[in-house]
Amino acid sequence: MTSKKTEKYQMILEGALKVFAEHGFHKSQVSKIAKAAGVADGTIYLYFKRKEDLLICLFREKLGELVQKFEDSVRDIDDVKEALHKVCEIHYTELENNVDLAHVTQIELRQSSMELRREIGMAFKPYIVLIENLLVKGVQQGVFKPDLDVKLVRLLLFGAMDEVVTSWLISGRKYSLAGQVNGTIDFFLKGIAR
Amino acid sequence: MTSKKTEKYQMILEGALKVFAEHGFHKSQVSKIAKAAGVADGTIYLYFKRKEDLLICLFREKLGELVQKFEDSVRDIDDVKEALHKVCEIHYTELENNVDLAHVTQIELRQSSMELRREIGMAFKPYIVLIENLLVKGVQQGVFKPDLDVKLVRLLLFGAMDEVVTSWLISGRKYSLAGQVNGTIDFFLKGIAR
Amino acid sequence: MTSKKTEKYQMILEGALKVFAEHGFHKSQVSKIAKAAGVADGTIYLYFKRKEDLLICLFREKLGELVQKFEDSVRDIDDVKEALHKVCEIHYTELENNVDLAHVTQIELRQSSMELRREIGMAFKPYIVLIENLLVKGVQQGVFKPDLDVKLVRLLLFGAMDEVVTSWLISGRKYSLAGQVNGTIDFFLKGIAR
Amino acid sequence: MTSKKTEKYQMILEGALKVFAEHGFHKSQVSKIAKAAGVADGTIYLYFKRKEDLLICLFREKLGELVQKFEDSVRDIDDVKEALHKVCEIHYTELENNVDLAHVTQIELRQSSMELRREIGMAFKPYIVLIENLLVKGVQQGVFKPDLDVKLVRLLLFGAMDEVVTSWLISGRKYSLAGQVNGTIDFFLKGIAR
DNA sequence: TATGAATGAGTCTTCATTCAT
DNA sequence: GATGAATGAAGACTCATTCAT
Repeated sequence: MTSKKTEKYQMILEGALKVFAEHGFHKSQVSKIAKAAGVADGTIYLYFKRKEDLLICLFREKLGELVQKFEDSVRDIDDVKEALHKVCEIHYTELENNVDLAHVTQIELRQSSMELRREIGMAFKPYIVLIENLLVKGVQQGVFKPDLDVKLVRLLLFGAMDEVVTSWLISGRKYSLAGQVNGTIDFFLKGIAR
Repeated sequence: MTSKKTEKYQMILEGALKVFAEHGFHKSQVSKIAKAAGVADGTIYLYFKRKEDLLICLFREKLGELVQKFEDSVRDIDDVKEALHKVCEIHYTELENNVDLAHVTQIELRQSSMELRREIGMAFKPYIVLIENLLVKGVQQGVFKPDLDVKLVRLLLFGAMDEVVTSWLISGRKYSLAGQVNGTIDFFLKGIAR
Repeated sequence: MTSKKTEKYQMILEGALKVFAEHGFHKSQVSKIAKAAGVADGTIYLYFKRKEDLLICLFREKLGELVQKFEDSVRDIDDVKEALHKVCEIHYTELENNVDLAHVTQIELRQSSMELRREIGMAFKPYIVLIENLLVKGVQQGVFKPDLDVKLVRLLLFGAMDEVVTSWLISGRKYSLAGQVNGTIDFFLKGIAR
Repeated sequence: MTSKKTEKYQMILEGALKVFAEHGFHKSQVSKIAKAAGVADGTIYLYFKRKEDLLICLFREKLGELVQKFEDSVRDIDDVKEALHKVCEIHYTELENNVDLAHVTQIELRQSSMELRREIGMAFKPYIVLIENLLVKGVQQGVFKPDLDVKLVRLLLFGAMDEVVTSWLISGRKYSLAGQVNGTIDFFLKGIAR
């Protein structure tokens, strides 16, 4: 029962991911998603209240999985620098290996109302918090500057990585995203001043 | 003569800026923009081919002005660190003092097709290049690391600032954006490692 | 099953026939046709791609029925003169008894692009061919002149009848159309010379 | 003064003829006609009340010239058969030599409301009457059947010729229209029966 | 008279959502 | 639960017509 219900639910989300990634949110008709998911149009409304919910849920689901991966990877790493490196590596490789998801997170998710943007901000929160915790831990360990403005720097870190991914995507993915990890982390840790 | 022809054009762009900022691109009816601009619906189509053109032109126009300001400000500053500080300061203060524009650049402009995203990327280019030139200059002066990956770092800088602005906007502008300049630049220059 | 799917299709065509006949193609709003057909505006687009398709399909459907009647009537008549008389009789009586259809065929169908005119020409073809076959048969039987230019005369026959119907319609249908059959056929067969 | 006024008036009608012939009435924007005529959009409204008036006046003007030609040609011909031949010859050759006009009379003029169709019917009247007079004259001379239904036959004649022209036009003018005169007149005079 | 920028009413078409089966 | 035919609100865009210059 539950599994069957979950089954269609997942099929619809997979369909939405494909269609959103290819056409963008506003140009993705519900009927197209239904076809991609192999269900009837109306069926979608048994699992999702509105079209926008598809985006939100897709995002929560996928981001949840990602955050889980981040947490799993970092949990057993005591060295915060190494942990930060791992976070960036996962951030880049996961999206590089899942272009559809990258499209949705970098392009489609932004195509939404202020209201939805707030929703999205909320869902990103755990990831931002994870970064923040790393920063705090680093400060406590004396590895990071003691006067670090963690609230600001967590944004700077996330924004920097985010832009790298978006730029890579828009450029047509002509280079390796994973190849940017070292450069990114080096910048984070040491800045640009000699 | 010229001013008169330009007059309506500007009025329409101003109207579009207001309406886009308040409602977002997709929920902004052309008729609402016309009303805000004080012209008839049809008049808009004498100056712009499609609704989307409003967004593109608005963006080009405003971004052009911004880039001009950046260039003017930086031109006579020899100290690249100071120049970078100035760039960040302008980036934050300009958007803080022009919330409507901030809304459009941070939220609405992203609400567009891949195609338009590419357009936008093109228009951001001069700004990115300006940052890149600063980086190169700094490397040459020996102020920045000699092995700096300027192509990567310019993205990191831009992305970091961009995220700070967006986050400030989404949070409801509860704190001073200009107040983040020092922290941001400090991060850029020195990184986070102790 | 089939009947149900066809049902709405037919209802829409009937609605279109009524509205086109009353207001003409260009002044017939789709919403008015929908109301006349007892369906929602959008429903029309489940069965027809564009408004113009309504005209084309209506025409094909109705003309097809007419041509069928012509063929059925003539099939068992060996005397070509009698057959020609029958054709003219059906031509006049069918349109006299179906004023809405007459409006559409004589007035609205002509209100269309060159492109559509060609479509219409194609659909009239079977009728023109039927007349041509009668002429050929008559020549073979020695009932019609041996040197008859059938390609030309079939047009002359059709054009003559067509004009009579249009004139009758435009005049306000003040006389009997069926009453013109004998005069028409007499003209066809014997000409006007003493 | 008058000549100058007439000059623009004529230029506009010429422009309208060209544009209507090329694009058809409904797809001919007033601005396009203005450009073709070399005047401003508004100028057209100094000479014509509505767009539809362009069609009506164009039609009256051109048809008036044609009817004049018919009358001039027929005036001095006593032999009604010869006169009828002349009428058909002019009908075909004039339109064959003036394809734009042919387009307008055969295609565009029909693209109009019932109301306009009536107008057109009125303007055709002199031509129809001219044919009728020939028929009456022929009957009086004993050249045509004494019991000829002139009201009906004038329609049959006009309709037949009209269809030949339209068919020639739609077919792409692949054969000579003037070459159909003899066949047409033969049909009119002698009918098709052996 | 002539202009052409401005107007704004008018309409086709799309597509998210519903609901009878 | 599942379907998909039906709905109808919504809105971008066109273009005949006007009128200030």
